[in-house]
Amino acid sequence: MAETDLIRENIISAARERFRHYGYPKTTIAEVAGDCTMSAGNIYRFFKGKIDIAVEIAQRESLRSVEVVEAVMECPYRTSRQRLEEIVFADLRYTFHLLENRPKVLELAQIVVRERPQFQIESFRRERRAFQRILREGQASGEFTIDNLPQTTIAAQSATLKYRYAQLFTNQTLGELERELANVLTLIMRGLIHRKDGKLVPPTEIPGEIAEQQMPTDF
Amino acid sequence: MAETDLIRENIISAARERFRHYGYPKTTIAEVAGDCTMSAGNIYRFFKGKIDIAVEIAQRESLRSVEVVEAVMECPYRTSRQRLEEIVFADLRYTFHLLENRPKVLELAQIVVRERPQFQIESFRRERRAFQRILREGQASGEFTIDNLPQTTIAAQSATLKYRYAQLFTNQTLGELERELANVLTLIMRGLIHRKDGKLVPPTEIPGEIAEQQMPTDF
DNA sequence: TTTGTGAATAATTTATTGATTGTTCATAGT
DNA sequence: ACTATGAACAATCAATAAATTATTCACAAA
Repeated sequence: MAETDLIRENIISAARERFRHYGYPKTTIAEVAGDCTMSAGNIYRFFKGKIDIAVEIAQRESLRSVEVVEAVMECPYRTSRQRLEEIVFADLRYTFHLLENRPKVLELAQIVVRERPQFQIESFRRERRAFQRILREGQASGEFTIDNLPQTTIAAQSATLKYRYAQLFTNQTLGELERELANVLTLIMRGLIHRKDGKLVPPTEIPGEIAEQQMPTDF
Repeated sequence: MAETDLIRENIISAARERFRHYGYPKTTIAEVAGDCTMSAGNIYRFFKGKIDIAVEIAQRESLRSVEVVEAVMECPYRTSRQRLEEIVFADLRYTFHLLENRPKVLELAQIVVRERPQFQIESFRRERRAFQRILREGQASGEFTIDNLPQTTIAAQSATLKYRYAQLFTNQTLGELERELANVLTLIMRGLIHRKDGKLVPPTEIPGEIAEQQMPTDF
């Protein structure tokens, strides 16, 4: 029913506001219900539990990263190398700023991952598909030399693990991370690109901020 | 004074036993002092505080990894590729088993890193030196083509970050991690090795257990 | 002077309570 | 039947007190 969906949306947006302001633990179901002018018990006709509201919010947020990839893929007259480098750098910058400026987002993400490990697994899969798409494109155009596409995709994704939500692993600055990532990408590119003239594939350059990928207003 | 050193050793070994059995938080200074037949207060003439005992234990444990590298470096008639792959795989396996079988070790490591972030930084530096040594060797022998040694070292180390204390990042099995690491190393090797005949550098094979690197008996 | 003690104190941890919150469900209105 | 409520119950959290522990230090023995 459309009515049901509308109410669900209402609950989600009320919850999102409160999670953002007060954080997940400090937000009570009664408050969210109050915002929607309904009783606490009634929430449970629309969501199995409090955590499930958070999961749905996190999922939607996570899907936004697909849009970034889409944007990079749309952009024409670019090499596959440029595309791959751009999405990895965009990921580093986006997640870095997210954790830097929105502590409640990190908190929510950590809680969701802890309660629902499947969430993280699916996010990884989505990202992997984007990687694979770019690699396949580069393979088709002859830019990349790849003997085993799925395995190479896994390798490239694993090697750049550190640059998503980097603050969880290290307390380096964004500048340090960018320089380091450029080194990693240089190495990866030299493993993917095989020049006929035998010259060394040039190092990765740190790209400028792209399209100023703005933060969502509410989260 | 030699006497002072002996007492320090005594304290360290008593503390190590208790940390292993009961964990760091459940071990009291009074107990360690009792094991050494001295008063609690006297411990402070040898260590600045409880955490410093743990730091020294962790440092010594961490230095053991240097021995592994030494062993790999000693081993003759091996290519630099083999050496690099062996130490990374050895690291993966060693740290995986450590976290699997010795939960108290993980606990101690986490506490030490939290209280003394410098500890982690130094461990990383030590490991980086080992990487760089192997890469330089491969560069000198002509096996690797490296234009910027320090940067390439950082790249190789960062790309394999996930495979040290892997359980902190993922709940994959050791087998899955080994296959994944082989993919990452294949990609790295293709970035380091440049064949004149233009053929693809063959993929990394998962090495058999080396020398059955045994766990230390006490920790 | 060096080595050590044990009581005193400060810092943490643990136990306990009461209050708050998540969730269920019998019930009522539509 | 469908929608919603609010009381009931269980789980969790916050606050406090109690106990334990880390650390210091005045003092004593060597």
